[in-house]
Amino acid sequence: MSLDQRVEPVDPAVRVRIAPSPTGPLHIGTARTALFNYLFARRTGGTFVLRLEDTDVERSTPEFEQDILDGLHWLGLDWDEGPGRGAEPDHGPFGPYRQMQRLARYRAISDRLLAEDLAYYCYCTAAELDAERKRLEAAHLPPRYSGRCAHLTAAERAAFEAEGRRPAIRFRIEPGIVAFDDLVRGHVEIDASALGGDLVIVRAEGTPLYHFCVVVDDAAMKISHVIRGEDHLSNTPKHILLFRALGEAEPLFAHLPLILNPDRTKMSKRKSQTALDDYINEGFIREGLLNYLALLGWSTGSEEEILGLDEIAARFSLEHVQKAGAVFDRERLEWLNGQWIRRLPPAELVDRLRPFVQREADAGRIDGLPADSELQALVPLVQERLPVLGAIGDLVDFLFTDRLVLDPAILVPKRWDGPTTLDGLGAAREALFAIDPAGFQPDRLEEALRALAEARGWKAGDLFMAIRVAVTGRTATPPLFETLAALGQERTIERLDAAIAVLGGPSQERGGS
RNA sequence: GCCGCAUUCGUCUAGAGGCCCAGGACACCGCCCUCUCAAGGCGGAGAUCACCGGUUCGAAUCCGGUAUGCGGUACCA
Repeated sequence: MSLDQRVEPVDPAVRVRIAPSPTGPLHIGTARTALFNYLFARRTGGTFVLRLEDTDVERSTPEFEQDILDGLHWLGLDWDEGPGRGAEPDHGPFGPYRQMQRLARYRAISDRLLAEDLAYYCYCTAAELDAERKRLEAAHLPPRYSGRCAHLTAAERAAFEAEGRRPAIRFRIEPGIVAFDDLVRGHVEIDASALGGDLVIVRAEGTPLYHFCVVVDDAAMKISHVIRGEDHLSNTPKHILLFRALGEAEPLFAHLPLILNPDRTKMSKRKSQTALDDYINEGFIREGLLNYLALLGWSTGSEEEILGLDEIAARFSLEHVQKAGAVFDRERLEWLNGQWIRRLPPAELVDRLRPFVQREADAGRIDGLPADSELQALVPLVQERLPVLGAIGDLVDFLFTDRLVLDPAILVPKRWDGPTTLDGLGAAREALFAIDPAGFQPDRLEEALRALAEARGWKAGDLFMAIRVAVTGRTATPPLFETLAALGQERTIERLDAAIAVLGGPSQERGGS
């Protein structure tokens, strides 16, 4: 088996990172970017770093941070270096891994840029900048900072200070073409004059900004490959200019295609379900999610598609990353998720189903919690019927409730009428009642009911459907005889009696005639 | 507006000049299996490879232009 000649060779010097912002719950797009970084690290024998970009103090919260860390861990995308989860300490030689804990470093570097005149203090207020931008837009010119503060004298600065103005720090964007070779998109050139003028790297209030921190940290953490979403492609020249100003080697860049809403715009909370938690709560499992996400914007280059994390890592290559955005297709996710649920060992499936069964109980949809052994016994009946774990309720709730609600409208099979149904259920009741309790097993039940249908000239399917609805309240259920056996003889008889009553039939004494 | 990137079935994709009047998967339709629902099997429909030119004996694949879409353009990340 010859490996693709173009895959990246094993290179322990590879260092990649995922750098989420704790301003919201873990986003499916962040999860995918994390996955691709993780895969690249695994494939090359490199290091996967996690860094929290929490400089947007207004919107960042410890809860979101926790959610992101937990989500990545849940997916199995554990990081070699980065913050610890919960009480765990940070690990790795390049910490701290939260940007708000790295302020001293940003401060030192912005001071240096200031001293080298690669950056300068800007006293413009938000209102002034806004007015300037509006004027340019009105004149159909691209918004760009005028450079008003680019060459202030000491006296001018003192005057602004005297007014009580606090300065932001701007990085000088020098004219010229910035070019780089993106590992996914090839050669890219952007004219620095299109970058909007000198870039604010530190707020007036003193905290550093994203474009600055990302470069300082990627340099400090020796990141070799920046693998991120395409939405950062246009920002890359700013980063490259910053790397150069810092005297640091630029990393290699790889911009991944965006995950899209159905209308082909960038996937957003407004138009799609973006929080990983929401998928977890529906009962998507990590294997399915990982497999699906890996195939969104990447392929093996062959027709293989159902692959586990290790198999994906063994095949991963940036060469096969797609250039165009990919619409998030929930149907395909569900299919893949079902594939992986079917592959789970029974005991494992029971473990994963537990929280979802618990939820049915919490919601009052079932009256008691089935034991593991009971759940395990149901696995053969439900395993291939679960696109998501959350579907377990609809499949088995009727087994664990004492208050079955019967809809008379579906109690009568399509080809039958009321009297026939009544007749059928009554006859079935007698036949099932006659079975020895010890023999209340699928094979025996099927035998008895088929014999009954034959004797009465009914189509077996019609009889079975009448019993199914009477006993489960549903028209779609796991196989009937296994279901009746799981329910037990006594409850089966009770439910048949209840259905007969609903249809207006004679109420029968317990024990029957 | 300006800058950048992209464009193969509805969707995810294979495809690196002849193997392609384009293959697989999801979804859809039909048949089989079948006690329902699933799962599974088999089959079908579905893409003039965005468009126009060029290079070439030959182009989905190379080149140029056009169109459309998306992304970026913050003292957000």
